[in-house]
Amino acid sequence: MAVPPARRREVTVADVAKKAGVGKATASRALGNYGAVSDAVRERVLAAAEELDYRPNELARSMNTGKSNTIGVIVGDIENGYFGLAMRGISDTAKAAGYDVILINTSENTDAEIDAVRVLLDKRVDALIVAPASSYVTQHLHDVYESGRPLVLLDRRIDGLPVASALVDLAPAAHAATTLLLDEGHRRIAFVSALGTDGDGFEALPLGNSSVADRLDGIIAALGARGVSVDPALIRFHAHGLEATRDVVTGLLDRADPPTALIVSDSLIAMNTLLVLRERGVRVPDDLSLISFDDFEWAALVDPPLTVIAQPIYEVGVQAATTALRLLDVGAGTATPQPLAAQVIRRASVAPPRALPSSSAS
Amino acid sequence: MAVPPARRREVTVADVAKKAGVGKATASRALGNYGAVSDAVRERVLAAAEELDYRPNELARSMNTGKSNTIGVIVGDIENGYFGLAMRGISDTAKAAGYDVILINTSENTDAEIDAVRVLLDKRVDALIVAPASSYVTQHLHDVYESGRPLVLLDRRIDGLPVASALVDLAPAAHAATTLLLDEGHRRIAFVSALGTDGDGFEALPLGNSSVADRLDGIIAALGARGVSVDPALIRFHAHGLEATRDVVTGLLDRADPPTALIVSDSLIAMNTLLVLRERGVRVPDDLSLISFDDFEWAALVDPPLTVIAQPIYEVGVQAATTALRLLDVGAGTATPQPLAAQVIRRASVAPPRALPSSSAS
DNA sequence: TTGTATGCGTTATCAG
DNA sequence: CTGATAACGCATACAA
Repeated sequence: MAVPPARRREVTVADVAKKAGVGKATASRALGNYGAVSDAVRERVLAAAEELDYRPNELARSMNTGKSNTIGVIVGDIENGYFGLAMRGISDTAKAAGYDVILINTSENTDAEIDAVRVLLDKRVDALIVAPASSYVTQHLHDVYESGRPLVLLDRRIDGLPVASALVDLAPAAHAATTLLLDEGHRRIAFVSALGTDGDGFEALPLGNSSVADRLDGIIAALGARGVSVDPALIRFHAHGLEATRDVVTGLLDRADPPTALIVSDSLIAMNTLLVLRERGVRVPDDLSLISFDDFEWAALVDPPLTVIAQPIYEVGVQAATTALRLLDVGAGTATPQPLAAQVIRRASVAPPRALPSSSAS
Repeated sequence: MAVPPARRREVTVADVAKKAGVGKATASRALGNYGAVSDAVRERVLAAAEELDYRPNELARSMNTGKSNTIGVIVGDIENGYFGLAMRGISDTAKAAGYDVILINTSENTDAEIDAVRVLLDKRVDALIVAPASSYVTQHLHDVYESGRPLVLLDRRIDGLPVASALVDLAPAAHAATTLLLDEGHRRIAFVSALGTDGDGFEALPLGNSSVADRLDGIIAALGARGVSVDPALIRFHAHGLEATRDVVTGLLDRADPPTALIVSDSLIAMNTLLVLRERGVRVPDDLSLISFDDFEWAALVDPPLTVIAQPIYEVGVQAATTALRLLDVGAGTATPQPLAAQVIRRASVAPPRALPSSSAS
């Protein structure tokens, strides 16, 4: 008795109209409840629709309204918990406003991102929320902006692109984290980031990536406020993946004057750094204090529990969606939202530095 | 000179045709390269399209072909690294075959899943890949199946739904993990799962969820093979979230004859279990051995490193997409793919049990 | 090989 | 308030 897959013909407005004994247009109005329809007729149409199990063809609808009731999201790495959470914020907010959300993952690939933009635009999404994979190849985003379709950037700004960004104001948080280390007595504080792995020829040009630039600004400002000079050698990029991170961390540790504290730019680097430190037998926080951006789920479970800079990621998603929705309503208006605030969560991975190895105190 | 956002009229086939000096249909054929077009004309049309920056309206195209060149994916929790990785497998595979992939996250909400199916179907996705949130409310999936649209289940089977599933054969892996514990001398082995949180009124009916049922089957078979009797009290469900997990773990530990080893069903439970154990001062593996399903990134970083049952998640995604693509080609054919194999990765969280507390050998 | 005419399912226009 | 009828942008059967 198992019904073999056989597609039944779709029921259309025409069918509903006929069954209700009214014109196509009237049925359409009743169903989409716009225009003016007498209650009696509406009732009749709705009943017919119900009985026929009518489902409007969204494609057809979108085609001549130009709207699809859908917000498209493009992220580089959905495996990253950061975007997963942000996505939830976006979904919840959009859904509450009656919008659907579809997501395309680009695996941090710029070409894939360009494709994704095309696909979503071709599907006539009403607005686009994208976390740009690169800060340098942004032509496709400029195109979106100029096409007039609402565009909101997630987690990053792009210089010269006057669109709203939903992001966390990292500078103050970085400042606070650095100050925390300074208070413990640290003076040689290193910063490690994955920036510069775009492979697009640019060598560490931090100003290109607002996200990393902000982190750095906060750190440098904090050092400056205490009169601690900034050692460029302690600011390192390219920590992309375990191997690269090992190189960076090793390079830092093998210096004549190694850092006594490390601030890493994201959870992936934190993980790889922990692995490298374990390999080398470096103890945290005895030999080295560690602070990481992002309050990933396992930060408190690892040994030792990590001090982190927690970002209100879900809220970032909410803000991105909210901004997109507003853009959808009013049209233009560079309504750049207020950046959200991050927060330092102190755990056991920070302690005062050991006595300098130079002062031989046994 | 900053161009204010102003939407320019979309260029259509008609425009291209006019500019190329051919008929609409001819232009359409040349652009979609089907039918028969002379090389000379094709060249001309393509040139015109290029010059006008023509972009086909996929909506219109989809509307009368019924296809959208898109595969829709529905998952419950994109924050879960499992689905993130599977998604990459799906994307890579689909993209290689010229298909786009769009994703909807349901936050494990059944209603959201039903909506998602509707949305994707309305967008006329060519195939659907879904990781069902519930094993009980599946009418919408049956509807999809009966509509004839290719459907592939991710990570789960659903009894009575004759569609292909891409998943890992967990029973053998669970068997191996259990045997590992038995070899170490454990006899009281507990299993903790989050099953039964659907809130749909069903009390722990493990057979409803193939994924959990398979795990359990493997464990029970392994125990049986060694003549160890199965204690139903050691098989626990509803470990959803920290609070529930605390209740479950506490209940287990406070028994007169507590388990000496624990197998938990996923990484989230593993995390919460570790937190609870830490709260109670229970040491792993000295007081309790622990094995978790899934080889999440931080499994090796935690203290102690966790023994896990690693699943080839990316491959599951690849298989799901491959199956969907095949279904897309041939039409029907219950081409259920071969389940993939999981693997036990041994780390420090497993050790022989302590001497029984009953034999007071203080 | 090419062009014409028609259909896809809705919404929008404009008489009645 | 209602109902023909024309878009919307593309694909396609059919005729040339």
